[in-house]
Amino acid sequence: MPRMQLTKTAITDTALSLADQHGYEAVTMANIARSLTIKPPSLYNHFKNLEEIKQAMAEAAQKQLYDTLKGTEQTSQPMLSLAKAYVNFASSNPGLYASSLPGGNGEYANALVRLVADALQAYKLENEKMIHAIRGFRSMLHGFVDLNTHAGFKLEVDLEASLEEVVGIFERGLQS
Amino acid sequence: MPRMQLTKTAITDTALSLADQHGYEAVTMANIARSLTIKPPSLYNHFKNLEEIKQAMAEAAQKQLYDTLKGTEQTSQPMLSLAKAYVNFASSNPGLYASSLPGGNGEYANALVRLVADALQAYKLENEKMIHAIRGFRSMLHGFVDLNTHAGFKLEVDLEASLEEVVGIFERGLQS
DNA sequence: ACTATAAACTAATACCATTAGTTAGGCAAG
DNA sequence: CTTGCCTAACTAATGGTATTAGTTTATAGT
Repeated sequence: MPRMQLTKTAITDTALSLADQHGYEAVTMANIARSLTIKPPSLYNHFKNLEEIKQAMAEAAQKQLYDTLKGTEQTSQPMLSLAKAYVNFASSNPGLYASSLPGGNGEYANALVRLVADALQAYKLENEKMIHAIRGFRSMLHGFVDLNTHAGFKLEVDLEASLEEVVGIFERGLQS
Repeated sequence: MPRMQLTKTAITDTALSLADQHGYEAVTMANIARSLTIKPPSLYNHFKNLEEIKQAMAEAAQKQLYDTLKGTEQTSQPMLSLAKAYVNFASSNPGLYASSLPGGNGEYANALVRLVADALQAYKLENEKMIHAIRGFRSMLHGFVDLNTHAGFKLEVDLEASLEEVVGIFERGLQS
C-alpha cells in the first residue's frame, strides 16, 4: 500500500484550521482536499463521509475548549472565570467553537460537563439540583455566545459587564 | 404581466411550512419551488436570493413565537410561564424555531425582547441591570433549547424539572 | 387591439457530496 | 529479488445545491 501519509488526525486538523480561518461553512470535502493537495474522493478512504469528519472535528475542538477552560476552577471566582474563558474562546475562535458543537457524547464532552460541575462545587448541591444547575449554567453560557454570534445583542451595552452581572445573578440564585 | 399569483408572503409561508414539516435544512430553492409547482429561477423575481427568503421567514417565525408567548406575562409566575412556553414552542416546532433565529433586527425581534422585559418587570431593575438580566434570561432560554435539540442533555433527569429549577435560580438571583 | 411590463420559463455555470471503477505504490511472502 | 496483494490515491460520473442570462408569454393599461 502507498504509505499512509494521510492520517485521520491530519485530515481532522486540516478541517479544523479551515473552520478556524474561514468559518465552519468552509468545511467541505472539496476545501479539505484542496488544503491537503489531494482529490475529494481520497478522503473516503479514511472517513465514511463528511459527517464523520465533523464528528472527529467536534471531539478535537472540545479538547481544545477543555484545555483552554481547564484551571479556571482553581481561581477565587471559579464560575466567573469559567464563564469569561468560555465566552472568550467562543468569540475569539468562532469556527472552532462551532466545530465543537455537533458531538455530544465523546470523552471531552463529559470532561466539559465535569468542568462546569467543578465550578459549581462550592455550592454543595445534591445530585438532582447539581444536574439542574449544570444544565442551567451551561445553557446560559452557550446561549450567550450563540445569540451574540448569530443574532448579536444590538444595544451598545458592554458585553463583558452583561456576562459578569448574569453570572452574579446565577450565583446569588444558587446561594439563597 | 401574468397575474402575480405568487406573493412574497405565499413564498415565505410555503418555506415556513417546509421548515416546520421537514426541518430547516429542507428549506432550499428547489424544495420551495416544488411546493409551489414552479421552477426555482422564478423565485428570483420575488426575492434576491435564498438568504432574503430566510430573513422573511425569520420575521414571520418570530411573529408566531411572539404570539405564542404573548400573554404569559399576565400570569402569577411570568418568568416561569414565559420559559415554559418558549421551550415548549421550540421543542414542538423545531423547524419554526430554527427559522426564527437568523433575524436579529426586525419588528418582532424587538417585541420578543419587550416580552422578556415584561416578565422581569416585578424586579424593578434599573436600565443597565435590566438589559443584563434580559440578555441573561434570553441566553438561558435559547441555550437550553439549543443544547437540547442539537447536543441533547444526556442524563435521564427530567427536562421540565431542570427548567423550573433553573428559572428558580435566576429569579432568586434577581431578588437578592 | 396593441404594447410594455414582468412573471414565468429553459439552459447554463459552478459549486457541493458521494459512488464506482481504475491505477499504482509499497509491504510481505516465496 | 521478484511476485502478488492490498489499499490509497486517482478519474469519471451522478445527482444535488444556488444562481445568472436570456427568452417566452400572459396580462394590464392605453
